[in-house]
Amino acid sequence: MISFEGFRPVDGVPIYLQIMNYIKRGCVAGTIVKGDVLPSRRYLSALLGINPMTVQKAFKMLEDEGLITTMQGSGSVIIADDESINRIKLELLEGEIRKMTEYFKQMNISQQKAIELLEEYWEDADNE
Amino acid sequence: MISFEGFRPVDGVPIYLQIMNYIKRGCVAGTIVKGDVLPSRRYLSALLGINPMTVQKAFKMLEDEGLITTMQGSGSVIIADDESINRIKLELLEGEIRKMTEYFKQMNISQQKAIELLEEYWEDADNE
DNA sequence: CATAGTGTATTACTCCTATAATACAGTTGA
DNA sequence: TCAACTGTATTATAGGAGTAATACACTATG
Repeated sequence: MISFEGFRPVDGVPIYLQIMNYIKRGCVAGTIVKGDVLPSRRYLSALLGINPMTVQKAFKMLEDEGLITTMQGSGSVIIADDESINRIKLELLEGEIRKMTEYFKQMNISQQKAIELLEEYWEDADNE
Repeated sequence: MISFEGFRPVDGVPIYLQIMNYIKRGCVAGTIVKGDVLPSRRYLSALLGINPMTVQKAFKMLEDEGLITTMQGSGSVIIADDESINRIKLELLEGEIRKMTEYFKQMNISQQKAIELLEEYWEDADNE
């Protein structure tokens, strides 16, 4: 069963989002793989000291994204393999990048300047 | 007086933010320049069919950012010169870049990979 | 087939943001 | 001065997001 030992929720960010991202990062990092079983809503909520419906929200959204599947009465399981995880990742990124380049060009920002800005603000994003 | 003819508010985004960005984009595009006079709170609120305090909020924030100045009883005027407008231009970009870097990091994309993707889609956008 | 586990639907509560209502205060110009 | 304009401070209302309480529905397993 997927462990939440390394899960350290932070104030100011919705818990359900932090749960989602914990799973996503595990998948991308390879520490969570297809077939891995998620803890039950009630178990995890008790572990984290929150309401089961908050965990439900996180899991439901992961299901909507195709990352996990759920069977009422039994539980939730990771269904995305490495390939589909990578595909989903790039699909999501494509839309963002298109918007980004569009925005840059409208503002007459050069590609070089865009890359400079990206590098500059990369470190800032670490503080979350 | 600065015209709001081209102002088309969109649902889902706070009106006060749209007012702010309308002014900011005008400055960046050069259609609004230093010395231009803003409509009064009451006039603009009546024109847009909203409350004067909503306009006030937008103008107050523009003032806090140093883009305009206000005199009680008279009104508000653009005071930002080319240099500070350039700063604002970068600030607008900063917001976009922050969103993008956050997104990249959530997806566990390395900085190098992010730059590669940006370059890739930049060239694609050129060929359209 | 009973029971203790599982997920789910509905509803409500709390907090914060966006917006509005109202009353107040300063400026302009005939 | 005074009327009609200007901005401002305070308070109230509406709605959404995040979370929780509760009751319901399904499944596994003895």
